[in-house]
This record gives sequence, structure tokens and C-alpha cells, in this order.
Amino acid sequence: MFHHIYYIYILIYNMPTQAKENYLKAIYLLSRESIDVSITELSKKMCVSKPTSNNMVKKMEERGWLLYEKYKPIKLTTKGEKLGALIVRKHRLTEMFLSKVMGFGWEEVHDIAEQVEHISSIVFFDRMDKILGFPTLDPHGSPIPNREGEVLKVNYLKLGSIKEGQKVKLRGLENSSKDLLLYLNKKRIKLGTVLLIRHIETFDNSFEVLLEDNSTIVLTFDVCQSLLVEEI
Amino acid sequence: MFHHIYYIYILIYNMPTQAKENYLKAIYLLSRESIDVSITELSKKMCVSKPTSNNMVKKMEERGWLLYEKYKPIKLTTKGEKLGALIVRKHRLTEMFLSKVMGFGWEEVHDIAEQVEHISSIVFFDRMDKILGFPTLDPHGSPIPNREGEVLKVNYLKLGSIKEGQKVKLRGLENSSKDLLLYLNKKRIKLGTVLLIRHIETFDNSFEVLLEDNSTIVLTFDVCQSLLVEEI
DNA sequence: CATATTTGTTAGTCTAATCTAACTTATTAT
DNA sequence: ATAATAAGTTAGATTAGACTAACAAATATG
Ligand SMILES: [Mn+2]
Ligand SMILES: [Mn+2]
Ligand SMILES: [Mn+2]
Ligand SMILES: [Mn+2]
Repeated sequence: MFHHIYYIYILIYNMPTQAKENYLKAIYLLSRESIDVSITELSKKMCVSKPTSNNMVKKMEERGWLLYEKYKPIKLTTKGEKLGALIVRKHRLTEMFLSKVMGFGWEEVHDIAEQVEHISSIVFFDRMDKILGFPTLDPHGSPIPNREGEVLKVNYLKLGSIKEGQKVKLRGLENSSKDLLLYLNKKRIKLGTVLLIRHIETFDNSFEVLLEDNSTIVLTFDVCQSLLVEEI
Repeated sequence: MFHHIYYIYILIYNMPTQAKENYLKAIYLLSRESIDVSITELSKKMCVSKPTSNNMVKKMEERGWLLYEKYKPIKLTTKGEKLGALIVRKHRLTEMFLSKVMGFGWEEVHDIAEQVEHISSIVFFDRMDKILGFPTLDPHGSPIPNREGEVLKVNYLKLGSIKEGQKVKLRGLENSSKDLLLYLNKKRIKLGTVLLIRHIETFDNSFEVLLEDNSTIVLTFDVCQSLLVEEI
């Protein structure tokens, strides 16, 4: 008699809220940059207290999105991993749409996408995808997971690991902070920019780099570690 | 010493949450179709119980968005009216963007806009506005409030009040329910469609209407009351 | 190894937004 | 004018998501 209501209840119960979507995404992203995801790391990423994320992690385990044992690191289940990837997909598709269709700079898109990623309409993102011609990378060079939540493995090198005399192309960023993006704008560096390592200063590890317009710029080692490049 | 924190606190406190934005919009829309907005009307529009909206209305009064006395109708303040109008602005700009830029049908846009309207980025909507060429009407013919929350007064007639023999153009809809929109799609009627009232059946008040392609259709009086037209 | 530090957990509190049950006030109909 | 009905309110409970204070477990350090 009330089977329908029961199933609708289960459906709604299993839908992540906006907060839980942000946690899922954070855990997903943390787990692909470090082996172990701890409560402390998650708290930092989410800007919440440790009891808050501890509590949230317990609730997410109940929903079958992750495995958790006291004092042990957090592991996403297959279901949780897919959910996380699909939120990242929505985030990065949005960034691409904002950049390519709406004309926003790569330093403007993240904050808007942070909100748009929670829109539940599937057709909305599918339409973005279609209009963009099914892109595989976002405006910062990060891969866009496909509809199944699978990610293309990209294998770029940090500029910091490149030897003197080598020529490389900028392909991605290790961190896409607004500050870094604005700095790169100022230096006229964007995805695809060709960089020739003219000289590496042994004293402070700074890189003297020749651009295609024959201008030379100096980048600190820190900045170099944030730039993902491909040798050409 | 802590003045900054205090001001940030006040700022955040005065930001409407997503729920409160929906209430503001509901009250705003109700107050422009009826003189008095009651708790019961609001509860129905919001699909919540009467104690829920009663309680919410009290909180909104504290924030200075409306005036409320027990057992009396709800009146938006100038501030509340503007806030409400600006949410409607975001909603209708979004609908227009979804329709004109992303290619969605007029029956698809409302549900998506219901979520997008809560995005807080001002530049996001300003960019939509610019890309669309600063439209004044949404895909259903409803006016888009300007950045100050002011609305262009439109003065259309219900098709139901038009006399036999008259020629009119569809300009808007009294209600934009998905069912009505799908029905109009099926009858190939859209905004701008020219309709000639061939005959009004006295028995049931149904309208026999001639379209520009010389086909004739019959519309019930109910449907005619939902169509806002301009005589030509 | 013992202690200090970091990490994680528990317990208890708070606010926003919702509900139901029970009651009161206002309106409508006889 | 009274009774019936509708509208509005109060009280009390619940859930999600956050916090702090206090304590416990694990890890690092001298
Ligand atoms: Mn981003
Ligand atoms: Mn987000
Ligand atoms: Mn709408
Ligand atoms: Mn909404």
C-alpha cells in the first residue's frame, strides 16, 4: 500500500545534501593527492572543527559512502567515490562553461562553480557538456570525470623537476589558487604557453624562463612546483 | 578591536538563506497578484505547514524584511520588496539564459532556475544579462525586474475577455505550469503567435481560434484565462 | 621508556527549518 | 446571536549541521 512512499523516502534519504556533497568532494580530492585521508585533513579542507567532520563522517558511513573505523583513515566506497567524482564533474564542467561560453577568466570561475556544482538537474550539465563539445579538461587543466565518474589519468611533470635547457608546455596546475592565477595572468602565462628553461639559479632554485615572445621572466621554485608541464 | 568581526557578523546575519529567499520570492509574487498575503496562502505556496510559515514570518520580521501583526496580513517592507524582486530577477534572467543560450524549452527552464536563482554571485547574473542583451521579459512573457528591483508594468488582457472577431498576439501567461506549456507546445502556440477569435461557443465559453497557418483550434475558457494577449 | 604533542572522540549546546497536536481567534452560515 | 468552520498561534519535538570543552588514544621526541 505505502510501498511508493517508502521508496521515495529511501530515495530522498540517500540524496546528498549540499553540505554532504562538499564533504564527498573534499574526501574525493584529498584521496587522490594523498594516500590517507584523516579527520584533521578533512576538517582543514572543509574549514570546520574536528568534531564536526568526525560527526559528518559517521553519518556518511551510515549512508554507505565511506568506510570508517575509529582512529583509522577514511576510505570512500565505490559508491562514494562515484558520487564524489560526479560532483567534481559538475564543478569542472561549470568552470569550463563559465570560461568558454560566458567569458569569465580562469581566476573567476572556481567560486561560482562552487555553488553551481550543487544543482541537481542532470540535463543542465549534459547540455553544458554538449555545448562545450564534451571537454576532458577544465580551464585549469584538471581532468573532467566522465558520466560514470571515471577520470583520464594525466601524467604531467612539475616545472620544478625540469632540467636547464628543456622546452615545455604548460598543461595544468598543482594548485589553482586565485593568487597564483592572477600572478600567471600578470606574467602572461596560460595553458599551452611554451616555456624554455634558460637557467636555474643554484642559490635559490629560481628559474629563468624564456617565453615565445622572447621576453625572459624569473619564477620562484615554489611557483615552478605549482606548474604542471609536458616536455616538447 | 573586534569591530570588523562584528560587521561581518551583521552582514552574514542579514543575508537571506536559500529557504528565506524562497519565502521572500513567494511573498513578493503573492503580493502582486492579490492584495492581502495570509499565512495560509503563503503556506500553500511554499508547501509547508501553517506553523512553519508563521514561524518563518516572525523571523523575517526581525530581519526587517516585512511587517507583521498577529492575525493580520503580511506586508513586505521596501527592503523586503527589493530583496524579493532581485530573486525574481535572478530567476527570470536564468530562465531566459537557459532558453536563449542553452536551448531549453520554455517548459524546462523553471525547475532549473528555481535552484540557480540562489547563486550569490552578482557578476554571474550580470554576465547572463549582458550576453542576452539586457532582456526585459522572461521566456513566459513575465517582466524581469531591473537591478534596482523595479518592474516594468505590463498591461495585457486575458484571452477570455476578448470579443469574437478580434485579432490578438500572445504576450504572456497567467500561470506558467508545465502542463499548460506542454499543451501550448502541442497546439504550436508560443509567445508572439497571432490568434483570431473566429467564434465563442455560448454553451461552454470555448473559443474557436484561427492560427496564421489557417488551421483552427478550440481552446477551453480555462485555457483562455491563462493566456495574456495584446490586441492588434 | 617516559613524557609531550598531536590527533581523534565524546558530550553537550546552538540555530535553522521543519513537523504534529492542541488551542485560540476570526469569519461564515444558519 | 449562536454554532460551525476556517485561519492563525503556541508548545513541543525532530533533524541537519555547526560549535566548544574536556577527555582519550596515538605518535613523536628527548
Ligand atoms: Mn575549481
Ligand atoms: Mn560547493
Ligand atoms: Mn519560473
Ligand atoms: Mn528557489
